[in-house]
Amino acid sequence: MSKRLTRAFFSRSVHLVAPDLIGVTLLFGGAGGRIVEVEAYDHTDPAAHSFRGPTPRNAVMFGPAGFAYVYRSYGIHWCLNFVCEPKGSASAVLIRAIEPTTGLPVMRRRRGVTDDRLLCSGPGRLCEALRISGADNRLALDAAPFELLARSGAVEIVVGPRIGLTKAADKPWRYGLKGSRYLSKPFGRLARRSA
DNA sequence: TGCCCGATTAACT
DNA sequence: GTTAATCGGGCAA
Repeated sequence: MSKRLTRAFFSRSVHLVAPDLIGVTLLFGGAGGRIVEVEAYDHTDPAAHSFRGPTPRNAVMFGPAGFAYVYRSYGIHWCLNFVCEPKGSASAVLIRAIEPTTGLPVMRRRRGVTDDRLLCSGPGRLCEALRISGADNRLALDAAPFELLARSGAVEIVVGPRIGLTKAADKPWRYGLKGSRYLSKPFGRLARRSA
């Protein structure tokens, strides 16, 4: 049985938290799986929503660590982020892909696909599979319906540039589980690190 | 108030 | 590889 992540886990720099999330199990309302891909955003980052200061949409990013920031993307999809420290730095980790392990039937139904590799391999897809929406913005990550379980062993992590950005597209702040078949997109030249 | 564009996805050619 | 779908946020006027 894995240990639940506490708020202390998120009360660190986003650049430490992001790679540490790879391999963590994310469940929402009992469905979900293992995190295999994330991206880090901080307030010095022109690509981050928080870059231009607090607004009603991004307010939760300016609050304490350990809460969910959910926003609508391209008017269609929802994207899930975890707010990190230090407080006021307005940094967060975008959860981009998970390997589905729990609640597969309900997730297949919500997504309308049978191929499990398409269930949660993308930020919009995983929110649809877990039924996460704007109503879940500001929820605490250490309480139901969220359940975050620490990884059990070491994992090999690959690093690369973030996906879909026009600003700061060169920053290597995307992290993935090496060799995972559930990434939203493959990584290029594999920079390797252990954790 | 109006305008532009995006931390995406799926369905095309 | 290209493109439509679709709409709220952020900024200029």
